[in-house]
Amino acid sequence: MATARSAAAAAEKRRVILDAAVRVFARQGFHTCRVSDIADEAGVAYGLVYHYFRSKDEVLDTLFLERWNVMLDAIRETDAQPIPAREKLHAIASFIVESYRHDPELMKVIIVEVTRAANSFGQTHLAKIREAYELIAEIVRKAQQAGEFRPDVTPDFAAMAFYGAIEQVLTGWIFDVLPGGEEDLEQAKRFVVETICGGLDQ
Amino acid sequence: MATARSAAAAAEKRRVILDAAVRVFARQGFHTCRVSDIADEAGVAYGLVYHYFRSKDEVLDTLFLERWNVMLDAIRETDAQPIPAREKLHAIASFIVESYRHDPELMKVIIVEVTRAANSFGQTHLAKIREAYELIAEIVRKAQQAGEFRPDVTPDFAAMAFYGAIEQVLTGWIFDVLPGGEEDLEQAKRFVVETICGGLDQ
DNA sequence: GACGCCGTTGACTGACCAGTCAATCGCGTT
DNA sequence: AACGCGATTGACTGGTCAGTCAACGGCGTC
Repeated sequence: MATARSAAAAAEKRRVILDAAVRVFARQGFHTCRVSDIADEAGVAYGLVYHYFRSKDEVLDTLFLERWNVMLDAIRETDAQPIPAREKLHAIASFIVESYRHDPELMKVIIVEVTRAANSFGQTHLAKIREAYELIAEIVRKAQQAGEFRPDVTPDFAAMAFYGAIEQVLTGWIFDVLPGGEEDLEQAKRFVVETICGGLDQ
Repeated sequence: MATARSAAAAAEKRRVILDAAVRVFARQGFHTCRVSDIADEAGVAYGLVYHYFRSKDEVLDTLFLERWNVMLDAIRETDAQPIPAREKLHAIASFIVESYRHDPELMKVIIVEVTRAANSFGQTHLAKIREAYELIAEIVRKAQQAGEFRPDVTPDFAAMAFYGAIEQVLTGWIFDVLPGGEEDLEQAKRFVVETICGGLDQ
């Protein structure tokens, strides 16, 4: 059977190109790099990138959607648990921090080239990005109804503050503005929830 | 005296080009627009842009630095006041929100094309951007020493969370993810400080 | 009213690069 | 071992645009 073997081989080659693209995008940035850089990094010919992807954009789209959908699922799953809202937020912060620990280059690409690039790719994927905000807002809304969270801050606003705080910290690590050692990652999970839920006040 | 009159006229023409650039960058994005778009918007010939600016980049650099330095001064001035840290943070949040109210297009350009574009212009201006984080961190540090803020969250982290929360809300307004009416802007000043200082917990 | 300076013009050039495509390769099939 | 087909190659094309520059115009000066 050639079909099964070659289908697996094709998927593998596609992965090789995607992984190379992560490294190139992280190093040079999406707009600055050339498609030939991705091909070189992957050790394949220029044209092969276009055999597996319709365009340079589609490579980045694929990387983003793959990972973002995993995150959305993780948030939904967390929200389904019968635990306090504070713990839900901690689980979400943990998931994002762990994503960074596991593959910092991929997270750099997603944040820098998509999430924070709202004029180019962010625009295309705005609906997907918004889904994350809305899931978090929903957690806050339910916590307010249950009396866990104060009712005067709107859920949409709280969601933006929570997500914005996490993303800013990741951005700090990515660009060496904040120390990003192992202990710092662990600490950040607690700090972000402590700050947003508990507040800085003594 | 021709020199004085023409110097004023030159400064005015330069301003016309800068203001046109804000509109074009906000509408089309820095990378997507052409220098000829700026010239057309300003009602001047293509080449004149290069009479007043060395490059397309320098136009954006100028817009960013002009505004960012005003903000840094405002933060320094706020910090010099003999008021509680919570009020200092409120004043900073107010300043940023008012900047958005006064010129949303300019704020969009600064946030989208510089502050959140850490791979391109953000890199160039990283030191300037960092200054803002450090000034905020300093406010937090002093508040911790004075016993106003809890001592267990590091000042650098708190600064990132505070700034990240504000920027995320602005980004929400810019891309119509959050309602950005007059009352919403007013509310946001309170909410961001309430959330970061007071916490979401009931 | 002739001269010169400098703000202004816009056609042009050189470089860059995404995407195409015809040619080649190599593996499985018969 | 000859055939076929999808994977692979990389030279080439077409279009885009930042930045240059030679020429022009209008205002002040003498």
